[in-house]
Amino acid sequence: MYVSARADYALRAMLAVADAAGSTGDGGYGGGELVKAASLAERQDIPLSFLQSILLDLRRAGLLHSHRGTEGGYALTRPAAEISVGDVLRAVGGALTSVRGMPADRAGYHGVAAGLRDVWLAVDGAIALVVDRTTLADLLADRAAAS
Amino acid sequence: MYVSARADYALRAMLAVADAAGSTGDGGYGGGELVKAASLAERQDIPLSFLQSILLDLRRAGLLHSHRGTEGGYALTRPAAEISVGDVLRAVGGALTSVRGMPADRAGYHGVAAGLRDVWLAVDGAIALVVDRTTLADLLADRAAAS
DNA sequence: CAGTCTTCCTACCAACTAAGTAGGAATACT
DNA sequence: AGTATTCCTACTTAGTTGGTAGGAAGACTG
Repeated sequence: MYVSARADYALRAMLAVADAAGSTGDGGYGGGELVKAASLAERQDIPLSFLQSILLDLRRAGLLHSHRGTEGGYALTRPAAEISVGDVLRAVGGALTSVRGMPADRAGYHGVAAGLRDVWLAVDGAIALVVDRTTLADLLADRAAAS
Repeated sequence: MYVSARADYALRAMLAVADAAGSTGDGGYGGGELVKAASLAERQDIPLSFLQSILLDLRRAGLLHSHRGTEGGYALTRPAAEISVGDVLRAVGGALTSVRGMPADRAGYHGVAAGLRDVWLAVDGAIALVVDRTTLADLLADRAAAS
C-alpha cells in the first residue's frame, strides 16, 4: 500500500480536529467547536495552502463541516468513533489497491497470469479490514493510554 | 497497495517461466528448461527491452537463473511451489507499504497523530500475510482448475 | 455599510518517478 | 570466425505528486 502525502496529511488533520473539539468533553463532536485551518497546519506541520485543498476534499466527502468568517473553521460531521481510517483514505485517494494506476478489479490478465487478479482482490480485502476497523477515536485513545 | 507495471510484469514473467518449464512434467523446476526473454515478452504482451531489465532484477534477487548464448534463456532457481508472490514483489519493488516514499516503520509522527504508525504496520502485516501465503504454483493450479 | 477575517476555488509550477527505448559489451555455442 | 542471446548503462518521455499564488465569496463586528 502506498500512502501519499495527501492521505497522510488528511488523517493527521482529521485527528487534530477530533482532538481539539474533543477536549471540550463531548467526544469530539459538537457544532460549536470550530478549528481553524491555520491552527491545524501549525500543530501538525502541514503547509497551509496545501492543507486547505485537502480540507476541501474532506468536506466534499461529507467528513467535515466548515464555516466561514471571523469565527470560522472546521468540525467533524460525525463523532470520531464513527469515522474510520478507511473513510478518510477513500475521501482523498480513491481505491486502496491499484494495479498500474487502475482499480484492482479491472486488471485484464490473460493466459498463465489469470490468477493474479484474485490475489489483488484478496490484498484489497485485507487492507480494508484493517483500515475500516480502526476509527479516529481508537487512535486518540491509544495515544492517551501511551502517555 | 500500489502494484507498479514493473511488479505486474515481473509476476507475469515468473508465471510464464514456471509454466513453460513446468510443462515438461518436473514441476517447473529443471536446469535444462531455459525460456528465452523474447518468448516471455510475446506470451504476456510485455515490451521486450523493459522485460529484460526486470529479468535482471529477478536474477539479482536470486529467483531466476540465466544462461547466455544460442540456447540461452531463463529458469527458476527453486520449484514454483517455493516462490511466493511476496518474494517477487520484494525483488522488484522494495517495501510492500510505504508512507510518502519511505518504509512504513520510519514514519516520524508526533502529537495527536502518533497512533498512525501502528496502523501502517498492521496494514503491512496484512498484505504480507496474503502475498507470502500465495505461491506461483498456487496460481498455476488455480488456472488449471478453472479451465 | 465598511472593514476584516476566514473559507473556498481555480490555475499554475517544479521536482520526481515510472515506463519504455537504444545501443552496445560480454558470453556461449556452432 | 560468426551468430544468438543475455547483460548492463544511459537516456527519453509522460504523468503524478507536492506545493504555491491570488483572488472571489461569505460571515461577523463596529
